[in-house]
Parts: sequence; structure tokens; C-alpha cells
Amino acid sequence: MSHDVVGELGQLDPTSDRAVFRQIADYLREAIERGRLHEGDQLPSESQLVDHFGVSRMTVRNSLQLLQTEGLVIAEHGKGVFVRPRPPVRRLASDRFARRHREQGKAAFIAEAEQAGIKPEVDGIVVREDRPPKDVAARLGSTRKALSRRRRYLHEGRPVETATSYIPLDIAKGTPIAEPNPGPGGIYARLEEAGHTLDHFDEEVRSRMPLPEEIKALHLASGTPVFHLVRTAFDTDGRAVEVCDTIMAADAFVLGYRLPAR
Amino acid sequence: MSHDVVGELGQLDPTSDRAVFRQIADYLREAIERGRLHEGDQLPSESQLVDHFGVSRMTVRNSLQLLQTEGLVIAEHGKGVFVRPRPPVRRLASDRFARRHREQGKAAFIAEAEQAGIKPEVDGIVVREDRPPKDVAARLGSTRKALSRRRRYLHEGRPVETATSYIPLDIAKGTPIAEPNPGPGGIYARLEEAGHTLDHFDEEVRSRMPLPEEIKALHLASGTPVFHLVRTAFDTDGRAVEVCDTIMAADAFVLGYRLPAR
DNA sequence: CAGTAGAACATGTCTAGACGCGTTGAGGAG
DNA sequence: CTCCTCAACGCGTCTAGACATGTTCTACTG
Repeated sequence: MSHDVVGELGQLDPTSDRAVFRQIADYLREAIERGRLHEGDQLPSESQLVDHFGVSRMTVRNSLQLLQTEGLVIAEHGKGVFVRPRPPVRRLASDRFARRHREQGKAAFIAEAEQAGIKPEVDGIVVREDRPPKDVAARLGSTRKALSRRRRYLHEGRPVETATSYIPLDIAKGTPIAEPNPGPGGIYARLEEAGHTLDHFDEEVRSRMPLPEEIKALHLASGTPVFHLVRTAFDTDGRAVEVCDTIMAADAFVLGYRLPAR
Repeated sequence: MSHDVVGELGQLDPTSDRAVFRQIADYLREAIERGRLHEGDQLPSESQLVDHFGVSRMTVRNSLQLLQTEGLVIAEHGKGVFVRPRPPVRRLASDRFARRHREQGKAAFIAEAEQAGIKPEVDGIVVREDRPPKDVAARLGSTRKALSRRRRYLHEGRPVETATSYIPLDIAKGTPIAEPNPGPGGIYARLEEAGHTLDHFDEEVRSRMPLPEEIKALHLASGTPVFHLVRTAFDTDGRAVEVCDTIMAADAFVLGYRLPAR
């Protein structure tokens, strides 16, 4: 071993009120935060920690579990536990749906990813006619069936986002919006061609831990929350013409917004 | 017991590849999602689950641990495990720093909370001269000392947000901004009075799991991520006059933004 | 009747060990 | 030299039990 990490971990304080597994987690967390363990580095193995601290394996596992739920480390079956590498994040700017970008002929996700030098992909597109969930229906102002466009986005092969758009059928039916590939500029370009000039978007941002299906779809490590965005597009008549419900891996994005001071 | 929850949980499938503790968690999660267990309801106790499924206690605890990290339940020592109640959320609108609100004489947090019928409090105000962390320094365009204003916000007695503002000393020194209570309208009103008419704010939103100190300051249950906001205020000369670094309990807020389509 | 000690029950922490399965590298077979 | 087998190692799952500590309610005491 080039560097004796386990030997530098210190010893338990048996007089402390703090639980043993928390003390062990504290030592490991400190080693990560102080930079003695870098991104991607392997932590001491469970049996090394058992030997060093003189505790049972379950106690050590409890410590590692804690660090996992904090998002600091990731365990890989058969290999070891590693300091979690921070993936490159995408900065999303609040003008990402501005018309000038759309006019380049690219959808927002693609255009911005390429500008950031990231290879984007889109995946698993499903277009259906569907009754929208009731919070979406409330935003669309109708509980009728709508066109739903579901898809998954990837960065450099890693899935980072799933999104489902809902567009009222009277707008979408029989247009390229109902096709899997809606053409250059994406569905917003098609909406504008159909006379629904876009005025603004309202976006709501929540964050929470992912559901099992979201963990699966985005290959999320434990300790990774998700952003839940609900974006409503309004045309110049004030009508909601699209609601987009998005789940994003929170470790892959920074959302940027400009707020008015006036 | 008015309702035999544990009896309705189904049995393990010994032929399944899915780990036993995951199957148990699945049943409990389903009971919550289907509404057989409501917010605040107590789950079957560990020993009841041990009896029902015929497994050891550690296996049951593993299931409950999983649901805790998902944010679905919360364990209370000596009392039981309960379906986590969803606290009332605050909707933050993207115009929350608009001047018209400031002119009412109230700071943004207070004004918006009262409008939502929530009793707001501010807590633990610390004003110092401090060298800002380097990401903040980069936004201020200076690594010199700045005035830092730290404080904690509460809703109905529950801590939900900590924030630290950094203001360049040449702007803040000797003004009410350097006082614990900066007066009506908050520091933004004072900045404008000092000739720094505000033009816009840039806000960056991240989400991650909380650090131990954040768990402590915000009394976070496990399975609760935090929003990390960094907001930079620009005056009409284009100068960054304040950077505000905020940690918010993610289960207490919905962030709203308006995006331009042009 | 009020107050309290204690039992019963709840979760928290920890031990010691067993078996399973994915990964890796050394050493032998071809 | 190449390929394959297998042992060593690493984490994943599960058992059975012990003791600690917080909570609640009962029943006894004064």
C-alpha cells in the first residue's frame, strides 16, 4: 500500500457518548474531507477496519452504510468501497428555452449539452395518449386525455434525467408533436409554428429521495437525491400549452435562474 | 388495534431473487403508497414484523432503515416507526426579491411567510468581518474580507433554512448593513439607499444530502436532502454587491421560477 | 387521590458467526 | 504464451442473542 490510510484513522474513545459506528464514520468522513482520501480512492476494507478498531463487522458496516446515505462513498460488490467521484455537472441556465436557442434547430437539452462539450443522448421515447396525473391536469386546466411524451436523457452514456411532457390533444393531434421525433427545434418549435407563440415558462423545483423506479431508471447510487421539476409553458394568450414533469439526478445538475429585482 | 395492518402485509416469496429485507420494505412501501398507512400512522413494530415474516430482527431493521433513507418513514426512539408527515411547504416565487415587496418594509423571508400564513422567526444572527470561501470570493470578484451575515430561519418553530450573506466591506462598513438588525426592508433596502440600485439576482440551485452540521442545525430526519442555493445580487452597474449562500430543508420548500421564452 | 416505581414495549447499539456472490490475480494446464 | 481454474478477497444477506435507553401505562404506595 502506497499510503497507510487505515493506520492514520485514530482510535475509538470508549468514554464518548457517541456510538462507535458514528465515531468510525467520523474518522472516515474526516479523512475524505481533509483530502487524505481522494475521489475514487478505495477505503480500507471492512476487515481492515474490523482489525483496526477491534469491533465486529456489523458495526463497521453500519459506519459505511451511514457514509453511503450521506452520498460520500459508494460500495461496489466484490471490489470495495470508494470515495464517490463527483460527476461533471451540467449547468442549466434560465434562458435555456429562449427562442434564439430554438432557432438553431436543436432541442434545449441537446443544444446545451453540446455547448458544454458533453455527448448527449436521448433514449426510450414513448409517445402516447394518456390521462395526465391530476396535478398536471390542474396546470393544463383540463382532465381530458393529453398527448404524453416520455423520454430519458443521458450524458456520456450515463442516464441523468427522465421527462414526461403533456400537451393537450387539440393542440398536438395530427402534428409532428405526436411523432417520436418532432423535428428540428423540438416540440417548442412545433408549438410556435402551430400559432402558439410561447410567452414564458413557470418552473417548480422540488428535491427528495428517489423512488425505487427512479433509482432504476437513473442508476442512482444511494445518497443521491433527485430534482423534481414541473415546468408549464404558456403561450401569448396565457394558455398552458405544455406541462413537463422531470426527474433529474441531483448530482448531475446545477440549476441556474435569473431573478428580477424590479 | 383498529385495523390489522400487519396481517395485510402478505408473505415472503422464498423463490424470489429479491433480498428478504427488500421484499419486506416493498410491502411496507406499498402499504404507505396505497394509503393503508397514512401520514403519522405507526408502522407495525419490529417484533410484530419479526413474528409475521419469520425473520430475524436485523433483517426487519434493515427494511426499516431502507425506508428511512428513502424519506418515507421516521423512527422515534422508544415510540415506534411512523409514516413521515409531509410538512407544509413554502412556495418561493421568483419575484420574491422584487422591489415592490421590499417597499412594504419587510425582508423577503418574513413577507412571504406571513403571506402564506406561516409564523416566521429569525434566529442566531451572527454578523462578522470574514474572508469569504473561495467560490463566494470568485462571485464577488475579490478575496478580501467581507461582511458576513449568518442567520437561521424557522417556520412555526421548525428550523428550515440557514443563510450566510457576504457583502464587500467597502459597501457595508459603517452602514446599518453591519448591524444585526438592518432595519425595514432588510439589507437590500439599505443597499439601494446606499446607491446600489439592484438590477437582478443570479441564483444557482443544487441538491445533495446534508452534512452532519446541517442535520443538526435544521433538525433533519434521515432521508431529507437539502437545497443549496447561491444567490448573487447585481446592481445596475453590473457589480456583484452581495452573495448569499443558503441551505434549506428540501421537504419544506418548493422553488418557483419564471423563465423567459424570448 | 396524587405520585411514583416498575413492567412492558419500543428502538438503538453491538457481538460472533455463517453462507452467498462478484472480482481479481496467481498458478497450472494446454 | 494463452487460457482457465481456483483461492483469496471484498461486499451482501441473514441469524440469534445481549444489553442499553427512551416511552408509556399500570398498579401500588403513601
